[in-house]
Order: sequence, then C-alpha cells, then structure tokens
Amino acid sequence: MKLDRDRLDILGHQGNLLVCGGPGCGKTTIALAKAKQRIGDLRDGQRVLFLSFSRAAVRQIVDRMQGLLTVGEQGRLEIRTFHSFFMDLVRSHGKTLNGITPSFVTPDREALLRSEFEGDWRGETTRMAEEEGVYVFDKLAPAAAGIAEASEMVRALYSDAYPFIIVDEFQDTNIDQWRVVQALSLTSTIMCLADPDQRIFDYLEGVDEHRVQEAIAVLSPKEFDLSKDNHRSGGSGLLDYANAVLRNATMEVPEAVRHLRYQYPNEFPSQVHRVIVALHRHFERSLGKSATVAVLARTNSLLGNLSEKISDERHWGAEILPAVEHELNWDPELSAAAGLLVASILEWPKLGREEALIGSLQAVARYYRVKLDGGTLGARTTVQTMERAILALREGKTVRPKTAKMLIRAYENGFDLSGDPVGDWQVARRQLSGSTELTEMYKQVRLLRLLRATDELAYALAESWDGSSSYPSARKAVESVLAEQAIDGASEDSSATSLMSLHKSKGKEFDGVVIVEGAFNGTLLDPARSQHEDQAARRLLRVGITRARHVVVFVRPMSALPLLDGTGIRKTP
DNA sequence: AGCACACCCCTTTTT
DNA sequence: GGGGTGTGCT
Repeated sequence: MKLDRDRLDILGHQGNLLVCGGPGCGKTTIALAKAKQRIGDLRDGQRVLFLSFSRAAVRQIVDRMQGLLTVGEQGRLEIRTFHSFFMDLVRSHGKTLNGITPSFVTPDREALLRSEFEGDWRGETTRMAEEEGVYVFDKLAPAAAGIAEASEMVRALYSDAYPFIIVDEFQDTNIDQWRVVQALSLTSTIMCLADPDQRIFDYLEGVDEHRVQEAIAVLSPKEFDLSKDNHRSGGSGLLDYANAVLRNATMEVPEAVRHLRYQYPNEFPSQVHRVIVALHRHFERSLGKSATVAVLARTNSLLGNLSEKISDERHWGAEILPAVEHELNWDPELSAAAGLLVASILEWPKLGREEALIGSLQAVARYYRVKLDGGTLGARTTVQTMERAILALREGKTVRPKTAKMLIRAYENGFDLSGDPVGDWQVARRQLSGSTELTEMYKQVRLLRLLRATDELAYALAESWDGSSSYPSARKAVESVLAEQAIDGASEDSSATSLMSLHKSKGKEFDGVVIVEGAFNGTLLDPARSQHEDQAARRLLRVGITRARHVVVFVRPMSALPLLDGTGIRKTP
C-alpha cells in the first residue's frame, strides 16, 4: 500500500482517531493497516477489536484482511458485529444487573412470541430483560451499555483484552452502541470510521445526526478526512456526480451516468429488463468477463414486482430479451409460507378429502399468521376464518369461506401429477385461484421462482415423489429447504444480477448499477418531502450511485423530479 | 359471518 | 397499481 501524509499520520498517532471519507476512499484499508501495526505492540492474550453492523460487512472486512495481514496477525484481530459482541458481554456479566443468568431470544422466536402477545411489545421486552433476564436482540445494546457504564471491573477487563477498538460506520451507531464505545474509551483507544454523508439509517430510533460531532467532543480524536480519494470508480466522475446529487448542485452529467424515462407504468419493467441485458452485454465486451449488475430501489415491493417480470423472456420490438437469472434480496417468509400451501396440494392425490383439505387450510392459516406477525392487522380475521373452516370440515358441517370452497372444488376436480417437480409445481400452483386469499398467495409463491430442475426445491421434491401420483412428504421437503436457505445466507453476492433496496446496498460494490423509480411507489425525490427528508433521500441516492465501478443507469417516470439543479438531467435514447 | 366495494396511503432495517 | 382498512349488504 502506498502511504501518503495522512495515512502515515494515522499510523503514527497514539490516541483516539476519527477517520472520515466517502465511499471507496480506503477507510477500511487504513483501519486494517492500523490494526496490523497495533497488533505488533500487544501483550499475550490481547487483541484488536473491529466492530461493524452486519454479518455481510464483517464478511467483507474478513476478506480484505486476508490480503493485508499475516495468518498470525489475523488471529489477533477480532472482527465482529455489534450484536455478537454485546451478546457475549451480556452473557458474561448480565448477572450483575439483576442476579439472573441471562438468556436470549432470537429474532424468529421473538416474532412468534410477539404474535401471541397482546399489548405493548416493547414494554414487555423491557420487562422480560429486567425481571427475567431474558433478552431479545434489541435489548442487547442497552443492557451492554448499562453493564459497561456501571462496572469499572468490566471496563478494565474489556480494555485489557481489547486495548484498541475500531468502530465501523460510526455515523450510524445508535445511542446504546455509542454508550458502550464511550464507556470502553475510558481505558481503550478508539478509532472511528465515518462518512456523515452515508448516514441513511437516522430514521431508526436512537440514531442521531450529531453522533460524529458528539464523538469529537467526547473522545477528542485526531481527525482525518480522506474524502478526496476514490479507489472504486476512478476517473468515471461517478463520485463527483453523487456528491452533486447530494448537494443538488449543477454539474455536467458524466458519460458513466445514463437516464431513461418511461411514460406508461407498463413500460417500466420492460425498460429495466432491457437495461439489465444491455449492461451485461456491454460489460462482456468492455471487461471481457462476467460482471455484476445491481438493481436498486427505495422499496422492496418494487423489486418484488420487477423480479417477477424479468424472470420471463420478453419481446422488445424485434428483439427477444432472455429471462434474467437473478437474486432477490428480500424477506422470504411470506413466499415460503405460500410455498407450503402449494406443497400441501402436491400431497393431495394420496390423501382423503378431509385430510387433504385440512392440510391446505392450515397452510393458508399459517400464511396469514406470518402476515399478522408482520403487522397486517386484517390478517387476524382471516386466520380465524380459516380455523373455523377447518373445524367445520372436521365436523362435517357446511364450509362457508370462499377459499375453502375453491380448494374443495379443486380437490374434487382433481389433477394429474407426472413426477416432474417443476411441471407439477406449476400444476399445483394453478389450483390457487378463485378467492382473495388464494390469488394473493399465488402471486407470493411466484417469488420462490422454481425455475430450473436443478433448484434445491425441485431436487427435494423429486426425492419425495412416490413414483406414481403424489409427493407424500412435499410439505416437509419444502419446509426444510426453505429453512436451510434462511439460515445459510452465504450465497449472497454470488449472482451476476441482484435486486436489493438502496439501504441494503451500502458497503457493497458492482460493475453496473440500475437505480429504478416506480410510477406509484419507490419515489426517489418527492416535492412533498421536507427539506430534511429530501437531504436523507439524496444521501441514499449518493450511496446507490457510489456502488458502481463503471456505469449507473436511472430508470424513472417521465414526471420524476430532476436529480440535479437546473439542467443536470440529460436524456438518452 | 363473509364478502364486495370504496377509499386511503403509499420508505428505509441489522441481529 | 395495489394492498390495507372500514362499511354496509347478504
């Protein structure tokens, strides 16, 4: 690594540090260099601690470390998420708070408990922590802060183990994370990495726009600004453009940025589809290798729609756009629940009427329970309706809900399964029609995208085919595949095309980025927004634009507001 | 109780 | 455009 004046000063400084700088400026690299240097001074058993927010970020830092540190040094750098660090702290010392040995509730179990609890859930989690020593994940940071602030012994213990602590994405730390850092700073040296212009989570409670100022006041760190450096997109002008969008300044739009506008909502998916295909072709020629393209939007629902649309081949004038293989970064719980209904239908041919229908109605009820859990209150009545229908079916009474009636009709009409899991999945899915609930689940299930026989789902189904007419253990097979995929998020970033929210894209990079805006949702800039919100939206846009190494394409409705002041927008055919 | 129809409002989220 | 919620009819 070439070391300039700033970087030499960073390595030379003994006290607290605050390193600011934009995307791709090398904050992580210099932090790792600093860690390497500090590791040389450590006593036995001591380590450098590197705290970040997400597991994805930790993975990325671990990758970078491997090129910069020797194996011996790597063993003495502990790279962790805030949550895992706090969980250890609370596990070891939580008993000092209330005399109870702490236990922890994982997010999926919390979801279940919350759906069963009536009333103020946040108050309940506080009570659980204080009275029972049971911590949901959101309660880890406050508990850790309480312990670190109250106990000099704990601080001494941690500072002895970690004399040097690096805090990544400092601008987005919430009040409790900051409290822990502050407490440890009494005896450890702290290095904060920050980009105030990448502050995109300040709608979260406890995240504060003044955090960096506060750190300057409390830690009196030596400050460095690396923002003039850009190792990601080089001379493309993308960083300058992103900064111009941030400030709503006037600037000639660089070649690397393209704008497409659509007039009618139904042009939107076609345009996005065409852009993705064109970008991949372009990169294949210019880079001579397969490239990564990300489609970014403000809302997940917009991406869900696009995902469906680009999964099919499409005619564009005389041209045929191929189906785009892609990864959708999205909460799959609802789709999984809908998939279980399809699986239950695959079990029908070998089951009696009552058993078959009850299995499917239970799948519908389960789907709406998941939905209720996600905050849709109306789902409660649907769950109750399904439960009543199951009861009526058991007792041989008339079944009234339309969903149940349509499923009964489908069962009685019957269908043939062939043993080809992909085709059979479609056959079973087609039974989902005729009621509001079934139509909704039909759409959700599309997102599972059982496209190829090589898919794990198809593979698991093929295993459960009974050789003649049905898939007797389809539900179990589908459930275990989906559960596995939920835990093993490791396949991230493997796909050449990925769809994700602008927020999720932070910290990642791609060759090409497509930033999309829907006609009715996912508005990038909105005149109705306050100036404060407009600034937040512009920071988010800056994050999106700076994800690209080479090209950014915007796809926006004709009526959308320009991103730059004055005539900044240049239309391209 | 179940459903159709009309009206409303549309972010973002780690562990 | 489409999902969530409230209302009023059967």
